[in-house]
Amino acid sequence: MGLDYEYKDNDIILRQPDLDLEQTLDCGQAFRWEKTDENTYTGAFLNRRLTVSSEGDSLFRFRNTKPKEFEEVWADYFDLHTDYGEVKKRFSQDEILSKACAYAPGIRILRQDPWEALSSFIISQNNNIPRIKGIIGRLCEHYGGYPDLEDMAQETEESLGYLRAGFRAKYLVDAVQKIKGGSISLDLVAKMDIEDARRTLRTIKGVGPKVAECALLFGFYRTEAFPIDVWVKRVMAAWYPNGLPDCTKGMEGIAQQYLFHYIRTSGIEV
DNA sequence: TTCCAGGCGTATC
DNA sequence: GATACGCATGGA
Repeated sequence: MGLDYEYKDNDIILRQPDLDLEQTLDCGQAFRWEKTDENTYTGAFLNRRLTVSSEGDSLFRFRNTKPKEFEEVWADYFDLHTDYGEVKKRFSQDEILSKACAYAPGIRILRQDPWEALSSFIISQNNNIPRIKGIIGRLCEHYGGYPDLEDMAQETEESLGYLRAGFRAKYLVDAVQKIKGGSISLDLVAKMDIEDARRTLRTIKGVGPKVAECALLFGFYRTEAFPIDVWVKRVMAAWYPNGLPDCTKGMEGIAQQYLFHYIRTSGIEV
């Protein structure tokens, strides 16, 4: 799908109707985007920082980036080659999903880094989003950016104490040990069929069904992965006792994000 | 004070 | 395979 953008004053000006910065960057899929100004968010993918602003009428300003970097990094990260208009049209065959899509039509799945997504969702377990952001914020402040596996290789449960991550610290250490030690390759996980990928990730201590699904969806862009947390559990019990509708086939994870955001923030009762 | 949060490991049946 | 319970931390 072609992108509609121009390069102007060192910024990329993008026209994209199916994007809302708050809905996408602050809906619990990524934890280190910060609202730094009116309609403006600052964050990063790997070691590249970005400030992006919404300028109304489906226009966005990606600040201080060039067409090459925009095309090679940010277009992919924001999943701009996927037509979310078509996705929402399909989902809208279902009544509940139709409402969820209408409630937050600017949600997109971010194509995050595998290690960052895996470790972030290890931290997320039995935790709340503000506190998850706090822990990840302290981690990134310590390293001047999100630590890669080389950085993490020197850490122990004790050395990570400043994170105040509680029982999750030892899970991070186990993940690093298994990946650095060679018993798990994230590159191979990316190529595995979904069941093998699930099994492999779940050999890490602290990675169960939910964390594995989140890592696969947000870190490996496996849109068929379907994380079930306490919120989505309520969605399924109340509205989909017989499972998801057929219109979500292959995109269950994307549907999940609309539903998660809808039930968590809209104030509706179930 | 008690409950809860983008769950999971362990014990027990 | 299902179910019960503990777990670090901090905000509501």
